[in-house]
Amino acid sequence: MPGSGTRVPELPEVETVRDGLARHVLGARVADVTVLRDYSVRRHEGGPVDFAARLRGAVLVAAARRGKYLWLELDHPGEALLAHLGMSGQLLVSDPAADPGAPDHRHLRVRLDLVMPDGAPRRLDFVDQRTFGYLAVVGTVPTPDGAPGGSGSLRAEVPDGVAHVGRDLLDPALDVDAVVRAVRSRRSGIKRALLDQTLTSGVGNIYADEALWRAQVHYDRRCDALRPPQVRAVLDAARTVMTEALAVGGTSFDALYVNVNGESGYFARGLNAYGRAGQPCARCGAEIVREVFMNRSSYLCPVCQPRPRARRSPRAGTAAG
DNA sequence: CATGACGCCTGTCAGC
DNA sequence: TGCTGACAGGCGTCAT
Repeated sequence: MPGSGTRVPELPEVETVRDGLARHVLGARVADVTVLRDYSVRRHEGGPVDFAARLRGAVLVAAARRGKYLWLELDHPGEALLAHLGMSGQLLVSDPAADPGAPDHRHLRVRLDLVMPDGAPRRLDFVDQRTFGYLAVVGTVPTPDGAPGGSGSLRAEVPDGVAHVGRDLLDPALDVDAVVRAVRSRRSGIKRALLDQTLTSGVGNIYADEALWRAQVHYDRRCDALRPPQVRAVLDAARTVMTEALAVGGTSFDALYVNVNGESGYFARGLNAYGRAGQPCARCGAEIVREVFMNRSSYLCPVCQPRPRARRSPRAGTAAG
């Protein structure tokens, strides 16, 4: 049911958040920091106290993203506030003066009290039910390929710890041919490669299934057995699906409210595969099925996405029969 | 280096 | 009613 269901943020959702932050908190100075849950800053090396100390007084000067990683550059050169939303993270911007009596969100983990350049107070809350997400203040390093790019900043720097993440499919500096080669050098199933954030980033379980459905490729097709045009078609499908979701989900940010859960792109545009077990395939009418792959659900059309012939020896697998 | 399994977390829901 | 286990699942870590 909508409202309580989980909507895991993938690239379009994170980009929508980044865009909202760019429009609502840039130029703000951090007046105060409250860490309500230490675990939510576990990636910050110096611990919660140091996390707050490093942020106090800093000005947020840019909002950038690569894949599902999001960061706010600080006016302290070479430092950034890194955020990953994990499975349930939200960044909520509000005006604390608008409704002083409003109760805090149940899953509030970190609060930043901000002051805008004109002196107006503003609040940035990190809310995260399942706490797979995190915030951290980290240094920035040059991108491995030396090229600018990414979304929201044309700077050639990324936070330390994000350098290993590949450019995403919406990044104009992405070398698609190189990604095709890298994917085809793998022996794993194509879905595993799609989810590998070091090859190309931003694709999660939901958009992976949608891309494979669209490209009519089974999730367990071996990467090194796919022809280059097939790999390219899968990547193109992933880009298309995410672009469409972004177009739909990105329209809900006129309010002073940055929300990854409220009007998520993939729910607004509708899904063709993910979560549709038992329902007819929109293309051929066959029943969509759910299977377990990599310990997570995979939804596919068994007719449009035929299973590859036998793969390697099923040594440790449960030979479900 | 490539590959794949595991655990971290909280909340919901089906089944007993 | 209350307990238990399955499920959701990104990603860092570890073993092979």
